[in-house]
Amino acid sequence: MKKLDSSFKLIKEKLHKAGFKLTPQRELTVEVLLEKEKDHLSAEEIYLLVKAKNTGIGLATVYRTLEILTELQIINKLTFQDGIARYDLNMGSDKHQHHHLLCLKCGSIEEVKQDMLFEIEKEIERDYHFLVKDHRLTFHGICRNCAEQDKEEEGDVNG
Amino acid sequence: MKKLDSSFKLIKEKLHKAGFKLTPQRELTVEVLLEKEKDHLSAEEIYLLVKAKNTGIGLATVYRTLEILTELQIINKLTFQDGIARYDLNMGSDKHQHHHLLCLKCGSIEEVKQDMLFEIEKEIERDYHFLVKDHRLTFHGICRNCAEQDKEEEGDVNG
DNA sequence: GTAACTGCAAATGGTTTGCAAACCT
DNA sequence: AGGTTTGCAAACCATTTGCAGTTAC
Repeated sequence: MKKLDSSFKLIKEKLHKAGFKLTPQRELTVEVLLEKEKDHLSAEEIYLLVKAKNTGIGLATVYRTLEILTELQIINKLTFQDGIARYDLNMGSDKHQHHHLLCLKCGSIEEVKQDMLFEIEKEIERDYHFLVKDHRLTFHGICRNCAEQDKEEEGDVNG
Repeated sequence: MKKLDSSFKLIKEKLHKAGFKLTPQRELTVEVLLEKEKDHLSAEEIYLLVKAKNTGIGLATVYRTLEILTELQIINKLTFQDGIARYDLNMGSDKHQHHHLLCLKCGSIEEVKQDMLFEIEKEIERDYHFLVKDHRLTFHGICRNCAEQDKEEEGDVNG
């Protein structure tokens, strides 16, 4: 809980400094985001999780909170191919976005922490005269789990 | 027009082979996509352009046509951060997606033809046991035009 | 001739907005 | 106390769907 606590404090400070009030709804939303850091939740999912914490909250409030948090760069708003916005804590590196692995079978989203794009960004800046501020990189493919399952199924068919 | 003609023929063949009828609406939609190859049009924009060709067409038909073309991998459906689907001809390389440069000022979308990600994909497959099929890479930043405009404006202020 | 296709209008689903009541500070 | 925030319901907007009439093959 140590790490969560300090992140929590940091985020609350950021909100406060930017002149926003610390309402229970906002605190709970941040809490959920911290608890499910790896899950790339949609607004709806966050809404349900906050509600499950025995507190009433409106979906609109969740959207409004997420908008604020995005503005303050506390979270990133991501849109994968289904067009639904998903949110992603932006702790630590205020710099560039990490990458994502989107499984075409089960829809899971895994994170790739390394950046890997420094060289390519330099190329882009040089060759296209485009000043890179950030990037979004998603690989589409088959995750480890699904690949293993596929193998098992093949086995079933043949055996 | 030579290149467009042959692309057009190729696409019509693909449709035909897959058992789809060649209706005027579909032909015109493909025509628009070929003419505006660089523009990353939305469904609505395609709809308006087809209608402008003096033919009536329904928005639903455009969507349905785009769905078919996406299925047949003739076009790619792309979703940038605004959540609106945009479409992109997939001529030549049925392989991996090229990259995009999205300008944060003017919203323009430029293409990067080179792939640049072979090495990184290999790393991903090795380190994450994730079988990469495709990727989406978008750089967010300031395009050449906007950067130049910014400089001019600075000049105005100071002079 | 007939299954596929079209166009309209209505439905859907994620997101936004208006407004009166409730709440931080 | 006063501006901010909330929650509901209605509005919005891109996209999808149902269905009766039309068309490509």
